[in-house]
Amino acid sequence: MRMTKYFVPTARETPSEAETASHVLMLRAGMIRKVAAGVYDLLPLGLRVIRRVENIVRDEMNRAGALETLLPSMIPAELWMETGRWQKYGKELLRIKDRHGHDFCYGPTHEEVMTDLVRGEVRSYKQLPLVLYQIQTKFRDEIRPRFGMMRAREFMMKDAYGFHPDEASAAEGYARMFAAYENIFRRSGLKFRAVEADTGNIGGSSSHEFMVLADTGEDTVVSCPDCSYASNLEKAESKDRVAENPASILPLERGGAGGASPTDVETPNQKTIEEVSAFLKMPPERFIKTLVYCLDEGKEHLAVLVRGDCEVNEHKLKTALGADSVELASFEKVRELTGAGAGFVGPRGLKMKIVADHLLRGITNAASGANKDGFHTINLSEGRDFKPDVWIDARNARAGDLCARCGKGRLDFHRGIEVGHVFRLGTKYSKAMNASYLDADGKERTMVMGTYGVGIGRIAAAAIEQSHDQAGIVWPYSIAPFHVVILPLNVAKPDLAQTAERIYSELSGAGFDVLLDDRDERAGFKFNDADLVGIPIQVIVGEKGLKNGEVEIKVRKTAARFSVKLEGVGPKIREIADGLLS
RNA sequence: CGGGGUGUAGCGCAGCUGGCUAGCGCACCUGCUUUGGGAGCAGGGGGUCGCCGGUUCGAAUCCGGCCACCCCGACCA
Repeated sequence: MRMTKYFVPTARETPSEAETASHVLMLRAGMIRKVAAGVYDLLPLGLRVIRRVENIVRDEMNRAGALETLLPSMIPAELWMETGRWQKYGKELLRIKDRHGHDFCYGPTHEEVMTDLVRGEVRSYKQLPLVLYQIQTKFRDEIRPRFGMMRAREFMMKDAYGFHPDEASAAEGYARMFAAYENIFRRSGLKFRAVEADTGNIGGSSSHEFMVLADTGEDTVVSCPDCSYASNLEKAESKDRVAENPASILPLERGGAGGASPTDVETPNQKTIEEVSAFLKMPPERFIKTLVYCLDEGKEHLAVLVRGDCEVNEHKLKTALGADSVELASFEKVRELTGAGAGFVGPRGLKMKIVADHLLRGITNAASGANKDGFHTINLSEGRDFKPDVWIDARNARAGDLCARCGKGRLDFHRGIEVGHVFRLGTKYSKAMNASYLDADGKERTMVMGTYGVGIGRIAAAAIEQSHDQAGIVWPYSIAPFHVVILPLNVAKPDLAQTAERIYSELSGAGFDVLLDDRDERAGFKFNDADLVGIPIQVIVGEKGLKNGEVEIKVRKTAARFSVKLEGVGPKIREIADGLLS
């Protein structure tokens, strides 16, 4: 491709709307343009990257035995009603009416549509297992789209659906997809980690997320340095690190456990744990944090207790309680239910369901709100002064906590970008939609499903987050829009222009994707654009070198430069490319 | 949705405490010179100042409403 015939509107200045590296650089390199919040045009250069990623994904899916399809993006509401997700999915689901007033949604994911297809066509165990996938534009009306392609509302996704005769086959399919995913992210040139994950509103029994490790990631990856445990913070379990040092939770009076009786003490205007902790001179881990939660838009209210030094994990709460949504109750509601303002609520004498975190089991001589403004209660003991109705893991793991699996390692925290997610769905969708088949004994059985997603655009964005410098993008070779860019430094000099043209034909003929910067621009301008756009190999055709029959080859990633005789260009590029691919 | 902020040329910004024909840098067009890290000179094009309404002789500027976008939280590939 010749630059003069191409369309790469690069920009020197950073658009004010962007902050993260991938967003800024995709805009500056002329890959994308915004149309609306979370909705983007893909320009030629951006599309080339997306296609590269798609092809890697497609290749690995096909190798894993999955078959490509293409489903509609507009889905009739009836299908979503069958599984109940029309009600449950919430505002993220973009709903549209057609001219007849029929309800549709723009598909955010396609379990229903694919299951509908399969239930209509598959009757026999002989047709199973079957894994179908598509690469298609999805729409999720995100609460807050941001970071460009990283969290767009409209985005490209590969979604695959496995249909299996039984759990064993489903487990096998899951393992196969898991392996395919590892290949995909490795081939895309990403540093990643597979972690255990919450199943969110897709549902199912277990799942793993594939996280690209990057400081700008929106997720927190928790991992144990001593064993293989790795999880999304949403789901991460940990053991108490305070348990090692029980002195810090000894009773205040240093008397026998639970000996003292509960007493209300005045704590004027001291609401947060930090404030009260400082005021009463008691460490935060001796406090019981009491929060009032509202479930399913007000269907139920309950109190959630965690130790003062912990944070409530709403994902765990939602899963443990089987709720569709959980949110903190409003201040008014808290006062109505407890008689006190937020900050003075405690478990003693509370007239509502109480859910408590395991760490509070058997806690003695703790402090919490007195359900009376301006007062806290001390010397509270679990079992005597309050009795939780349900015990669950309700807290966030913290960096440095002990690993729940091996009990030895101290958990590390990293930021990550979720680029893939695999789920074992069980029969959640197949049962609801009656996707069944006849087994070898002629008995009707429900299919067991899996669902597997890859964010195509996110892979591109994540690659930039992981691989860029001051000057611009540094594409992994496998997903770069072009492999080589040729820079004749002065096209007004016929010998430079002709040499560049010759190299262009030679390399193109050898199977490389080559961009020829034949613009009548100054050298510095071209260098900067080439660095910004991030093409892995630059061939610089300048006057000085050419006098000796040489050109310069620069590797974008390492900034290594080689002076090479004209006839040696092809082999040298091949050598560098092989090095970049391995 | 809650909290904070911004809307002036394609991009980045100034002007905004009421006053002339709305300005600067980059980008763009023409010509000449220049050509190894975003060139110089000369000339030029491009704006319903986010939208609607109000105050005023006069509004980018003051007031009200709306909209869009960005940042911080809940959502997710």
